[in-house]
Amino acid sequence: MPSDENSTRSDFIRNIVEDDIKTNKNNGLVSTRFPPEPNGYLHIGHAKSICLNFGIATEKKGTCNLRFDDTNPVKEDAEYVKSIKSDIKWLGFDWKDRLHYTSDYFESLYNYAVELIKKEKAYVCSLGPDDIREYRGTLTEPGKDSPYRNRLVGENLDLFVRMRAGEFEEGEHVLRAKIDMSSPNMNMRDPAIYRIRKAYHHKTGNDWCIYPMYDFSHCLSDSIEGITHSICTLEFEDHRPLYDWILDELNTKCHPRQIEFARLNLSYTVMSKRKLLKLVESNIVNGWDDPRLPTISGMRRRGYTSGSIRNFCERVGVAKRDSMVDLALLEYSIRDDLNTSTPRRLSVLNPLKIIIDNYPEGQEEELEALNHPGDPEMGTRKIPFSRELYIEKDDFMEDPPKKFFRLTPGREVRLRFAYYIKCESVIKDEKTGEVVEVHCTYDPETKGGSSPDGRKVKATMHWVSAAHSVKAEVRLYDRLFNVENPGGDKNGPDFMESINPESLKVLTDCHLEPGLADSSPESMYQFERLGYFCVDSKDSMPGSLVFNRTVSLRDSWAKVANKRKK
RNA sequence: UGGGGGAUCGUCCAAUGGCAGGACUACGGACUCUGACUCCGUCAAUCCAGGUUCAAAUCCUGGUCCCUCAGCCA
Repeated sequence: MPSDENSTRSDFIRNIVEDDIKTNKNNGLVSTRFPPEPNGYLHIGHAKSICLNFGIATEKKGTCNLRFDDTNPVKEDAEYVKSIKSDIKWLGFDWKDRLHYTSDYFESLYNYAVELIKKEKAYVCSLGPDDIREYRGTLTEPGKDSPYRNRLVGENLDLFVRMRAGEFEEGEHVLRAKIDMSSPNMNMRDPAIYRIRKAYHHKTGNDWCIYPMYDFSHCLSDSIEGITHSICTLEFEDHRPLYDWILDELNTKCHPRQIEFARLNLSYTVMSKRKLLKLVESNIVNGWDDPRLPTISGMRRRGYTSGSIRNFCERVGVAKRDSMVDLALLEYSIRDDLNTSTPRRLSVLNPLKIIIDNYPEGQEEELEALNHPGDPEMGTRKIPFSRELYIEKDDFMEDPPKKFFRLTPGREVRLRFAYYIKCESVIKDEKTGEVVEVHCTYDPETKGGSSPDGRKVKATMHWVSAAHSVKAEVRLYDRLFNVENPGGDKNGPDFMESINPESLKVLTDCHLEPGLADSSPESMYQFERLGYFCVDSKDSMPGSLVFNRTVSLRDSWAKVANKRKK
């Protein structure tokens, strides 16, 4: 269970729920539900809804059901049920024995439909899809009554029974609620509530060939389950009158209250199923769990912890206005979590060789390093030191700008947990002029990283011993899009045109401290001065390690350096 | 040109007629064996115009802008 649940959060939905408890509505009980359709993978936007529904339930001593809204067999699949359940569990929520499927209620829903027909509030319409659209009218013009609108109850019943029996083809008939074809709310213009679909259903197989529509099944499923607060996103606001109409017309045991909130939008990514699917199918990314995707499985593979996602959803808040949350908030959430929980390691991503000229050839020693400078309980480890080392390319500059205080000719710096070293000379590639080797001297008196004479150095750098380090592949991820709201401008470029070509950089010549050789999949570390990294759950093998960069450390030097470039 | 919603620091969320507050970002500084973390500080907002009131982000009137609805999808 999430440990961050005790704070007294408040938002307009929690306020409503709290008021209902105070006035003893629903006998003071609270029951919510998370109702995914099993037709795709969960993403961070779903996580917001999950945190809201499960969060409110636990805070208010109520319950939250998991209900698969599986009323459209042509789009749904058991595979999605499996992944959705596993993602919710991983996020840290437990529906206990409250796992439901709308398809569990198909028989009851059918009976409700019959009840509606008997009350002359529903009829079988035999107009084709095009005609129905034609008769519906437009946003500004009222619709026209269907010629089948006044069929007798007996005829409707007969037709509906035969629809269920499979006597008709798809599209021949549809059951419609009889409401008001001139309603300014399009949803109230005699909406279809049952259609014929001769398709295999992942749960009910071929038992049914008619399936209820969302508007009909959702409110009734909520009612059957005794849901008190039915929380959904803004686009269903227009459907609320229909939600209420159906429950009012029918004899149901309770009437849940639908409350709508604004879905989550995150900058520099996309959230719609359509767009996500296109990225996957066009191989822009490698599957639904690609670490660049905002899917739960992708974020997990990237190294996001469930706690960080929960905290993020909390920080984002809940309201009704459309918003675009800054990716920086997500990054803050994961850094905040990982900072306290991950052990530190030294790894060099872009190696530059260093020779310590006055360190005896063939000699090596073990140095003690803190696993977490802020948390002594995490202990220490030994790391090998020798004459030849690797440091980060970025940590050396032959001709440095003013504020650069890492290694540079003639300057002394500290190697983390090791010695002070001083750059004496460089060796360059004759053709390119690139520095390929840096020669230094070390001060044996500074073992461990401090000097007896108290002299200071400006920089501390990470390093690995060349001979002892293990090689690894490291995947650096960046935002998938180079615009804030890809495809967000109707007159602007398609979202596929805004893809960041540098969203993935694969580094194959990385050198890690030797202890990392047997790290297990999904284990996480901070590579000091670089960022947080996790062992890839799919591609990493002992002997050929693959690390994913979850997020970099904040880097104020990079900011200065970037400004200089501009 | 119909209906339903929404407009508060750059971003997200508060303030339920009574001092516009918090978080993220940005920027400064302190600290530092991670240019990280931490700490301190700075910049920064009530869509517009009227009205009611001792007092308005909040109530009223009139505008403006944004989102959303014409699936036998959810």
